[in-house]
Amino acid sequence: MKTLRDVALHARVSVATVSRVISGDYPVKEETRRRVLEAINALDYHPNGVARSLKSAKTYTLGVLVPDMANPYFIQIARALEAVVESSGYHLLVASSDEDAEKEIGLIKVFLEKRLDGMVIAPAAVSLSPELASFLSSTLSVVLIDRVLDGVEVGSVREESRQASKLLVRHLVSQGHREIAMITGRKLTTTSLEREAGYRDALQEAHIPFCETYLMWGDYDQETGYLGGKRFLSMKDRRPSAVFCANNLITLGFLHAVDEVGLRVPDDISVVSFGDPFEATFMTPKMTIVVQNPADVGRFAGRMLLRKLERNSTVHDTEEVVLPTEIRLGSSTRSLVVN
Amino acid sequence: MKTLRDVALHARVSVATVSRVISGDYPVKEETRRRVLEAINALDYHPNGVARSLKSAKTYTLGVLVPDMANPYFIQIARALEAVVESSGYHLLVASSDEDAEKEIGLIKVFLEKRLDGMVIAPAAVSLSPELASFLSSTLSVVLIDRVLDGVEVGSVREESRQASKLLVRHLVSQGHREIAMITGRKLTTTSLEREAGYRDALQEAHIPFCETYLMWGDYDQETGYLGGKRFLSMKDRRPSAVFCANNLITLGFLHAVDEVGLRVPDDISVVSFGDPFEATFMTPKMTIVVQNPADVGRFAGRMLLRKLERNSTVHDTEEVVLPTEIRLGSSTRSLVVN
DNA sequence: TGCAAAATAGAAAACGTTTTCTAGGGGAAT
DNA sequence: ATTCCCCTAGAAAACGTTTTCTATTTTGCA
Repeated sequence: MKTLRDVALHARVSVATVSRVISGDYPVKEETRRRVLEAINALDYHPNGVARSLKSAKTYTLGVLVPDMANPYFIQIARALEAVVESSGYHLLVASSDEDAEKEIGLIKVFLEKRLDGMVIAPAAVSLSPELASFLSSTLSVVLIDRVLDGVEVGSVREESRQASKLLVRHLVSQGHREIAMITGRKLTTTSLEREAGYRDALQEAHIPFCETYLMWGDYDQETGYLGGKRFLSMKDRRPSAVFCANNLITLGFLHAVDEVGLRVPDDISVVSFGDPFEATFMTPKMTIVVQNPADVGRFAGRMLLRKLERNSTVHDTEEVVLPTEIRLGSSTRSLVVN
Repeated sequence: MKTLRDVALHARVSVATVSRVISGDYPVKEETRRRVLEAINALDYHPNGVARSLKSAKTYTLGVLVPDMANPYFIQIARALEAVVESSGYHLLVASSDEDAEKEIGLIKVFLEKRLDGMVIAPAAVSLSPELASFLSSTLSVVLIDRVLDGVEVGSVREESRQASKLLVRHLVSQGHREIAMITGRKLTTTSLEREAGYRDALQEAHIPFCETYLMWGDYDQETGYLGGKRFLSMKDRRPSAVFCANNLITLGFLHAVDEVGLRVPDDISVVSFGDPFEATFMTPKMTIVVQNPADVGRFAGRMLLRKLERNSTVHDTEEVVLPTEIRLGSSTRSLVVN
């Protein structure tokens, strides 16, 4: 691969001159410039970004760390993010921690070693090692999304979860449901806790006693939804009349279980969910859901990150954005109330 | 951010020694090693990967260039790819050309400048500029997926398309359909052409004359499917009885149109499709499709790339892998044959 | 005890840029 | 005609590593 030196030799000028022709922010005589450009073309020269980055201490690359690459929710966040930052010349390195705290730390270190200019993290862990945490908040431009991370004081963007969950469950209550189960993710993640809180809020409001057996913790994946479905649907005596699935993938798994058992939604069981498990909203059954907006999360996070990058000062900018969500009624629940 | 020099100073050794402690492939006295490691910890030192890459001419980063980040098909390819290469210490830079040939060239240049060790490209364009083409085949480890690129002689991995399309349409024919329309992508991409060829093959086999008005070219996206739906469904006199959608997103858009017009699948119109538009196969309507296997494409491409990277010789390895596909019958078509 | 060889560590060059500092040459102003 | 300044371009240092080469100490063996 050719270097500046090769070009310089070919154009019979110094490397400094070639560099200046390329960067363009230094006067070069027209004839010299022409010779240099010609040499660049003749040699098929492509600047070495690595050397550039070393010298300039900028890689123009941002990292995105998500807990699950299989979840369209995070993919959409990444896409929107990319769209926002690309106009400022940044590129995206996407990595997945697979909800594994160890792997997450490893990937953050990789990002650090690659000297990315900034990163967006949807944390898998609840906290980081103190050194890494202080490191992150001081050295690098970081924005957290979806969940927060103890001890990392940086900006964050997420979607309202608790109130939305409450509304969702309240809707079930208003339809006469009282045996309402919930399937959700890890006990420790911000979103899980918030959604559970909303679920409890609604139950309490309706004076329905909370029942341990109706709450299932697992992961934010299809497997969990499927297992939850198997468990709840096989409760002979007290099978719930409705289930609240705390995320899109869980819903998918749950519906799979419903299908397999030979039941139907909403005739045999009502389902409400967080986020649309189907991209295509016209498909059946049309779900009653909390409409999430990953694209907005990505956009906000992207803009926040760009702001931090511009004033590369280590301003302690701890803005916390919580985007509003709303619920959309579908046909996945059945009213038990006799009119 | 700390450097080797800082660590060396703190540990009262030379930078060379610190470097050797870190790399580990050179004998260092136990006591010295201890001092160095302690200094590394004390200073929160993280190696500068940029400098490393400059010196070693390896970035341990691979690029993936897809035409559409919104398409789960490519996302799944990227995921499988990542799983394969991560065990060898590589990371993935994912970029989307948005089916734009200009943008594609720009991104390839970015990959080149970032000195990625290799790249996987699902080409948007049919060919590249000759310089870039020769450059790619000679300098970098490249694997093409899904489509091929004129003049770029490297390995490629894709899925069988023509025969599968033929089988799909043949199935419709066997059910008595004769007015069979097709909605597909760009006229120029490998996959579009192959799928159209398969469509024609089946028609010819059944002695059904090919009809221009039943073939719609567009993009591989929902928009095209939707527009195609509007067009075909509004054909009063000769509305097709079946439609072949050449990709998952087109199908989604088409179904949207069907829904909007107030028709039903398969009662009013039969649909067959390439790739599952719904991740969840138990959803209704269950589509009759060509089952694609993006994960396999990613795995094969990943392994091929790793092989090229290992023997970093510029072996002209032009292996072309074409993975077999099969069709899965669902309930999205209606038989017109009276038993 | 002495000497060769092995073990360990430092100095310095190199990777390919960018940028500062220096210098030559030519035009304008006196 | 002389001086001064501006325009242009080259030399060299720097970014943070790795690695070669060299120097010193330690060890082993006669």
